[in-house]
Amino acid sequence: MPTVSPSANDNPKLSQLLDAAMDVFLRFGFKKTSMSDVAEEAGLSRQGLYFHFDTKEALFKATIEHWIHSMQQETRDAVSEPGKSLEARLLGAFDRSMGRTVGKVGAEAFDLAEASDQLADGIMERALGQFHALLVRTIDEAVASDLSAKSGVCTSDRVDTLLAASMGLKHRTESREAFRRQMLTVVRVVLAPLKLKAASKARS
Amino acid sequence: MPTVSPSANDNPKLSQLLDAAMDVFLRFGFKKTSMSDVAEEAGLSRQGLYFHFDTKEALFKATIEHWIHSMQQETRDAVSEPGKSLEARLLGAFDRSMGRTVGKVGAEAFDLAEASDQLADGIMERALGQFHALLVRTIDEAVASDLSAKSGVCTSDRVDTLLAASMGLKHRTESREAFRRQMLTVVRVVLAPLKLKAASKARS
DNA sequence: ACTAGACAACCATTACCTTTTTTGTAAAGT
DNA sequence: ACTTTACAAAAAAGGTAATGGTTGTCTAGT
Repeated sequence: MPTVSPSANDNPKLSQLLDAAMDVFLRFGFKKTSMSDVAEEAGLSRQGLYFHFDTKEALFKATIEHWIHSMQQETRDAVSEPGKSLEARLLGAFDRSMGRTVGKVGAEAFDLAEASDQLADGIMERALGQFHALLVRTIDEAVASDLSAKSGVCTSDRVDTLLAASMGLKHRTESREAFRRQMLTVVRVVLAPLKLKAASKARS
Repeated sequence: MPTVSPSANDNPKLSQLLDAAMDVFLRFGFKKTSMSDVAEEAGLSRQGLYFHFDTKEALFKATIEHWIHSMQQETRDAVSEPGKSLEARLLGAFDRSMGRTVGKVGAEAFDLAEASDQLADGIMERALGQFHALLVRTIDEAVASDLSAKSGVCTSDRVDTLLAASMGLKHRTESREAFRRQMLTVVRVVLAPLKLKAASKARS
């Protein structure tokens, strides 16, 4: 009767397990991934995996939740990385959210969205909303004045644009490097009319 | 031995036929669309269809080419519509290119990109490149000065962003109306730092 | 410039059966 | 906190054969 780890990433071993599981789920999708596949990738036996999770559904739910939570953690970190420009921090956030899976998603993984919606109850929508809010806050905090203020564009609109473009690029770029490169252009375009508060510039 | 109409949309009847064909291809994809399906949608017999096109491949190729050409015609028209603002003209161009298929694409139509690449020899890439160039020209012609010029953002970068965002929205919007609404935000964000030449504003 | 009917060849779908894989449980060991 | 072996039940995969749909051609008609 394994405790279905309520809060996820306290345990580093469990965290590694769920990272491995996500890799496999991204390659094969939910249906075509077997418990043996995940066990092998994670470097433990199938029964060792069942020790942690009673069912494939429970494993998947925990995997998705851990994936979302670690993504949110990483994007929060990226967004507030000290000594970096707003541009670099936003780029880091997109690289660790949308760019995270570029080149890792297999052709048979089309059922992942459906499965995660069904098994993890709309977690994606919520995460997206929170990501949106985080980006708005981040930009607003860094902006001193908006050279295009009179045009009626608000930060939320800017974030909408960033998100739409990142999703477009996610589908059409073949490598994470290409995604990052093209996303940099997008971020620059969207941030261009903003006058930022005095802060240290990027050095990376 | 039907002449595989070299230049497409001279004939209005043929144009209608190819429009109907595209609707069916978008619903069912290339493989799952039968010649009967197209004939029925176009309102003629299957043999009448064979009178125009020897093979399904030839029909598909002509359909894609006609679709691309009419799209380019419409976008060119939209982009130079007199009396409308740059914003409205760009929005019109995106509505008639990317927005054109929103809500019309069926789940089984995933093979269309592959088929058109294979049978129409990279026509999509070329069309995309030309669309990019058209947008750059359109924006450059309407711009008097760029308030964010010092940021190193050029018009091509702006167009990259518009295209990336339009592709992101294309996948995530359920109606053409929603696409247009969200694309309007994107266009506003991207054009915000531009100071336009004196011209009549939109009234629509 | 088409329609109607018929036709062989081919392709896709279905049904059915057999074999393999996978799930989830359990026991015993380290 | 695992591993290995074992096992029943369920699901998926593989093989095969019949069935139905689709393609492309032909002929005859309007």
